[in-house]
Amino acid sequence: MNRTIPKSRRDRRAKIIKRLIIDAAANLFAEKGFHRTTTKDIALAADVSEGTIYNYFDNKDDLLIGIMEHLYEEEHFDAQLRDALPLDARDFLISELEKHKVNVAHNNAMLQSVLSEILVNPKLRQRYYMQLISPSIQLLTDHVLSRIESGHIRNHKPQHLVRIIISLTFGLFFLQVLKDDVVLSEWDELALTTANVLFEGIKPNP
Amino acid sequence: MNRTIPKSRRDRRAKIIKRLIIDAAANLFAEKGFHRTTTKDIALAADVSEGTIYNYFDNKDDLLIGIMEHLYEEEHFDAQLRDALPLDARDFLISELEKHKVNVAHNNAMLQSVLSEILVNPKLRQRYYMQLISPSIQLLTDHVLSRIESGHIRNHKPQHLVRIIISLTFGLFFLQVLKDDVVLSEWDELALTTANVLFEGIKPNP
Amino acid sequence: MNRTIPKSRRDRRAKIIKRLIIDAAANLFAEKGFHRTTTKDIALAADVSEGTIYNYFDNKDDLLIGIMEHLYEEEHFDAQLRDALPLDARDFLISELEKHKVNVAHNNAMLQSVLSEILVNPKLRQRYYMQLISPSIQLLTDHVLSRIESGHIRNHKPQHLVRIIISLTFGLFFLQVLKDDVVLSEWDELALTTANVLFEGIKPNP
Amino acid sequence: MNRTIPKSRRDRRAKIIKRLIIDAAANLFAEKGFHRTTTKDIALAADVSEGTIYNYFDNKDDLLIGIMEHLYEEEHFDAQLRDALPLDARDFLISELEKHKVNVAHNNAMLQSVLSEILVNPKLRQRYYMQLISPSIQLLTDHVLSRIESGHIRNHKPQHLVRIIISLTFGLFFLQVLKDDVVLSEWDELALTTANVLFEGIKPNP
DNA sequence: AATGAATGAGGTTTCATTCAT
DNA sequence: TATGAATGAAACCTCATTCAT
Repeated sequence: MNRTIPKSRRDRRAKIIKRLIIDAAANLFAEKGFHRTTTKDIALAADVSEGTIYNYFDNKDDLLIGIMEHLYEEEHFDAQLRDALPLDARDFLISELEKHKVNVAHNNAMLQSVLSEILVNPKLRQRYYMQLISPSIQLLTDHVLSRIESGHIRNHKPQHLVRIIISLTFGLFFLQVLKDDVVLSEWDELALTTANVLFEGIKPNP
Repeated sequence: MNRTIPKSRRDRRAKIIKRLIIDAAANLFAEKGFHRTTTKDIALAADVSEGTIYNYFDNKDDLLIGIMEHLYEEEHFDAQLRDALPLDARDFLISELEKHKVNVAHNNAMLQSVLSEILVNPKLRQRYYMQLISPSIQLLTDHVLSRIESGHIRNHKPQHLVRIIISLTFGLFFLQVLKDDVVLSEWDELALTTANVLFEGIKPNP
Repeated sequence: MNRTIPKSRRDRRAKIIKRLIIDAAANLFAEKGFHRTTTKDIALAADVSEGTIYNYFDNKDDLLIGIMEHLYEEEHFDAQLRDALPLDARDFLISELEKHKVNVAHNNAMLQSVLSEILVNPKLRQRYYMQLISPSIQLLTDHVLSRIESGHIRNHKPQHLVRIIISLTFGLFFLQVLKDDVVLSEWDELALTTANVLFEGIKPNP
Repeated sequence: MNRTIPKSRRDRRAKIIKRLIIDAAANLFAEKGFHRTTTKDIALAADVSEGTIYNYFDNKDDLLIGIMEHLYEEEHFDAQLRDALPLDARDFLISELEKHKVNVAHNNAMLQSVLSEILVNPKLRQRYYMQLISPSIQLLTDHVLSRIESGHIRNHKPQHLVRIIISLTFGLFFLQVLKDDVVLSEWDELALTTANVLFEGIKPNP
């Protein structure tokens, strides 16, 4: 038998197809939701047959997991945060929000489709929290802690500060999905304001 | 004959049943999602027949609209904000977050089920934005503006401040749905931190 | 108790309502068919409640029977034929077709709705044949027979002649329902041709 | 490998199944009517799953269209009429009625089911008229015209003669559906009488 | 490995009929 | 007698999944 194709080539091909399917699925899920998207839709968009999908994923739910894992692989929070340490706190916040923007722009569809299901699918929710949120919180907490220790930021409870930052992130994403005009068109300025507010507060100048 | 009731016995009964169905639906939607909830489930939970549901709602989608409308009716943002004006800015923030907490606790299921669909249903999304978000933004903006003018809070762009507040609100709700430990168990303290951060910033004390 | 309303007044009222319902039903049945017409549709068109329909008819099928019976009551074939005897054969045919036209114009909807169901409802079909077709055939046969005996028409088998006439009648009705242009717009002339053809044949003049 | 079949094994199989479903549907529709026949009934009779029906037809209505199209494909009116030209007028009529008989016997169920719906379904009605009746009328008119010109039949308006013939055809079919004894048991003789009447009229012999 | 026709469970929705008022 | 809300069986149709090719 001809075993000319080395295992790795086949693997690479498989990875490509898997990615094709995931992209197609994520876009459709974001557009019309997980449940309104049929496997036939996905097959069509990914230009494979329905059967092929099942060669790469156990079932439709597994596609969501696949998307989530893809999101996970794209995250390099630790590296990002390490790189950010030299920045001062305000610039850090700005760069955080900028990164968030880029990240979201890149994975918009995936995020949107996953979040929607997470809200109403306890199993997926837990997996998402464990796999993506919890590690992020951990890293961010450490980062914030070290900034507090180094006197860059005030002595608030780090775990609270982290929740505030993450909440802002999710909330802004949500407003963006809702196509809020200000969030869409004045993003950069809004990011600046946000950083300023977080850094200096809204208290009137003395 | 007891003709004390003007004409509305039937009307009142209808309203009760409608509410029964909406409550049942919202709980189930939040629990397992709109699409995993069958009309039979709803009928069972509301203790009516499936047919009866369709005497009160055009179709299953209409139930979501119904839930949204209920959320809308529950909102009395204008009154809330008017009452809040005497408070100073920090107390205002705290009371905002508290109200949010109460409001959410009350309508948790409804909010959760609606938000999930909104993320992937453009039609519902627009309706939600127009009916619930946009008016809230408007009122909050006015409120913030008057506080700026009266010198209670610093001169940031009001429309940006409002987005920040709303984002925080959504984000915290999201973390709560994700059952984040800190958000769940330290809510009051977290609210306080949030208010402090927003008010005074995270900048180290001078 | 006040028994002021004499039995007959009540009866008359009942008859009127029954007729109202039958008319509404027949029109709707003809328009969109028996099965696509809901009892609610009928109630609306007849300006009564759905419940009231069931005070006058056992069930929906019974409405069709009611329509058929109405058609039956409208028929006065015996009298018509008796009156027609003095006419010569050709004029008789013309007057037959004319009467058919009038009759149809009057009961168009009822006929249409009943015929449709008859084609696919064996029970109704038999009833229709027994109650309406069979008697007509009988009377027509007698009539034709007496015309043959009196030498007005040629000695064809009367039962065959009758089938031919009745077939023509049904067929023309069918073409009219199909909105055939010629049948609709040149009816009178067509009737004349038909009578001529039946009377003198299409054989070329000697 | 047997690659004798060009590419159409699948296609042929599809055609067979489609036909299976159409036959099953037509029989059931004729037996109990379109609306009293469930897709489950059809699936059972055609020995396929309900889902399979929807792989071949868009919806239940589409089945009727399918039946109509089948009727249309079976019609070869033009050829029939061309072949009939050499016959003299009376024999032509007889052969027409004979062909009608055969045709009907063959497609009885389909015709019956389609006609029933046509009476109460404007959309289908128009389609039927355009696709089946109108072309037949056209061909028949031409045929009759040429017979008139060649002196085979008398100078009646061809479009009227055609309506008469078609009406007779429909009417006789209708009586047959009604199981009229004479039409069923004396068909051949009835056909002969009809031809004679049409040809020579019922006018008494001179 | 890829395909896509076949499947059938199960979902939403309709609607004839009932019955308390 | 008239009403119309409540019912629930059953219809049509969808779609995730399988499997022979």
